[in-house]
Amino acid sequence: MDLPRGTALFRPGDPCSGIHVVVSGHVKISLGTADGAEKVVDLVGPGQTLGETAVFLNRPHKTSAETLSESRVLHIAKEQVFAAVRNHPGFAQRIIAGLSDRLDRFIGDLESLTLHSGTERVVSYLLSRLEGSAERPHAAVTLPASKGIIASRLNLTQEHFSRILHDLAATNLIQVDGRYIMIPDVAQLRARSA
Amino acid sequence: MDLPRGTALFRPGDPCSGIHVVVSGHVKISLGTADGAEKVVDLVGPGQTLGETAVFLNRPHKTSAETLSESRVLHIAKEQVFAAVRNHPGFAQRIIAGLSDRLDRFIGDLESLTLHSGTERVVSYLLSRLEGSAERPHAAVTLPASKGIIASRLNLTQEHFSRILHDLAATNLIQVDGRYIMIPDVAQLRARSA
DNA sequence: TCGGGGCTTTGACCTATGTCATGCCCCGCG
DNA sequence: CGCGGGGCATGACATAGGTCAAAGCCCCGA
Repeated sequence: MDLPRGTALFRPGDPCSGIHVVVSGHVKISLGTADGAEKVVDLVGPGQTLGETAVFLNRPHKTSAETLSESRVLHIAKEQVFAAVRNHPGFAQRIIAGLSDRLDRFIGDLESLTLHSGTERVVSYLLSRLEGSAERPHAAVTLPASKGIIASRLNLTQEHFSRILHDLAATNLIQVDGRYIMIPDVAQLRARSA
Repeated sequence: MDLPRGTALFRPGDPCSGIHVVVSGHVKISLGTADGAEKVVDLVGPGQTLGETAVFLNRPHKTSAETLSESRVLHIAKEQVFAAVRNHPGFAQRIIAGLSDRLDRFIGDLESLTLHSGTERVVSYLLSRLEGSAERPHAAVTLPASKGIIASRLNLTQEHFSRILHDLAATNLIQVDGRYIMIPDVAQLRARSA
């Protein structure tokens, strides 16, 4: 499927029809509360899947998923998924590995959320998505979504995120230009994530 | 294996030898930081498993696991796990369902952590482990570990947890006696978790 | 019977982070 | 061109929850 920006793949409570695989673009997975607050749980990009847990637990979704940009997404019906798991051990292993990885990353989130400060979270987020050559001293990052959404992903308010970026820029650890962030000295920035 | 209280099943960095299944007792899974702080990620009880992700991702553990009371634990070597996944689709499905469930519960944690207050977290924790008859108006809970550990599991300091309990008791929503907590009116308590 | 260590409680105080409100800037649209 | 709205920044202020310190309490072992 080719979907325009802002398309909902599913909403909380929807019965799950199958799993999705993102081919291009980005999809935002979020939790909402009755009173309008929203927390971005994950941003999934090319090559990643979403919606597995609802399939395997045979439960309706508890999160919502929405494209953040024009995206190409594959949809695999649940029956087919089950059949594949049954008949192809390799497929089952891939699924298991995918889930394990997800779980591990969530534990990482939980860790940074509870054990690290806002600044540390931002720094390690930036480091985790470094683009380009591995060991050049300087590097750059392009945020995959608006700052408000990234902030929520990092469990920060937009305002706080903005201030953190400002502070990091003030000490010349980064240079911010819209969604594009330059890191003059990766090692020095890394030191900030203690 | 029958293990005394306080036995470490693994520590961060340990290569993983296989998965564990708790038969009786409780195991604490936690993350630690260099500076001594610790966060309890999960408490696993009878019937639950631990250590799967490290097995399937073929990575060393990033958490530590320690028995909280005398426990009986099964250990299954990784080779056997892999073989079972390959040869028994049913086993693979069980594993997948287990991981999915885990993942879902983590998302729930993340949600309560970011979207709910400390008091709300405590209340829903209590409600989630109600013992005894389903729809009797009053009920009781016995904490599976010391208050300090439960506090960490709920992302609170021990002090804050203590105060919350105190406040709830002050409004007669609960009665605390050591690790035993009486809930005179479940519905009324539930109202507090909004 | 006593003493010590681990829990737990309590109090006083502090700070990271959220909230509210306001204004700017930029870009697409009429 | 000017307008309007989304996204972003900034300031002033509020507060949940953390930190530190000092006791109690309770159980166990000598």
